[in-house]
Amino acid sequence: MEIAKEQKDQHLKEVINIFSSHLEKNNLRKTPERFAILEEIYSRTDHFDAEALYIHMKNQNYRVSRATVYNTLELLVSCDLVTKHQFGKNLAQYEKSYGYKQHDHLICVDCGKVLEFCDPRIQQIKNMMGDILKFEVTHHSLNLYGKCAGACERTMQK
Amino acid sequence: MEIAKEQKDQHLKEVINIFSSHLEKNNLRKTPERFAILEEIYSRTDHFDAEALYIHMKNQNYRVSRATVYNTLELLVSCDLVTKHQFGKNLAQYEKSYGYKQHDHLICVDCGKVLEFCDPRIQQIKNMMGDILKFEVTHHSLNLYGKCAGACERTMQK
DNA sequence: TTGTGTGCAAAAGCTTTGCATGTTG
DNA sequence: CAACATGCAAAGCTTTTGCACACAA
Repeated sequence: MEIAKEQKDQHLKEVINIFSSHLEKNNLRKTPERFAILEEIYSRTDHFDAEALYIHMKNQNYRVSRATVYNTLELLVSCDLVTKHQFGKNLAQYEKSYGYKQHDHLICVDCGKVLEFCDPRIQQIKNMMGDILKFEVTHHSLNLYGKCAGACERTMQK
Repeated sequence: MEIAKEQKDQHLKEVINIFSSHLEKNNLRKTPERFAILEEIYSRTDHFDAEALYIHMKNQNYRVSRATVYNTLELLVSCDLVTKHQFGKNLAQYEKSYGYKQHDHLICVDCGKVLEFCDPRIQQIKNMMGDILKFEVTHHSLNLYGKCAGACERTMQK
């Protein structure tokens, strides 16, 4: 318990340092808002959208604007601390990504549930297709869509 | 030339029949707008968005509304005649899909160019992950993002 | 102090919806 | 002729932008 807590703090510190260096390197300012948003994101589990993040910070009486949330999310994506997804809807979903294994997603079209999985073959495909088609592949997105057997809640997510 | 034309007509006929049966099966009406949109889509190559399709039909003095375009696109997606994509932007892209080999996409983040490729390993991954995670996988989307070497036009697409 | 970052609100862009009218079955 | 589909315009939602003020460097 104690140890888990310490590991978590250590992890957060690393993330903050990475962001901090990234800001320095690009001559961007270290504002409290940017770090507050980063901490909020790393305190979350699973996927979230920009509005949910904004609302949650507002509920904690933290004074931020949507503009800053979007701006900061983009910064975090650009330094690989956050990943942006489009799970088939017109709504960007985000996810913290530092220290987590690369993975892809399986989305239930009925209830919106998102599962994660890893498969090394993706890396092979990226490498091979990059070579063949003369592309420098930087990232990818693999989503499998379907229905989760039985356990599906059938609660449509918006 | 003559033969190619005939093959094309034959292909279009098949597609129209499929759509026609789909409409019958679901007690939906066979309106001229629906078939006009289908034909317009199958006369196109590559990917397009709903607005481009709408504008193009307007330019040909065909009287359609955006509402009908969106409605019909959804119908066509539901009977697998059209595939819907999200290439990282908040703009749905569509593509005709009958009679074309299943493929995935490689997108240039600089110029927006989209290349297609096929890889049988995707099918294996779908099957395996469906089994392991108890999902009935119906479809998928794999996008590789990167930069096209040299040939990239650097013309930002919106 | 200087210019970047922020909050706020308005605007923009894609998609959906409501309603009166038209048309299919 | 009854229900469904359409056109049009307005509304909805997510994201971006403009502007005055605040604050990091």
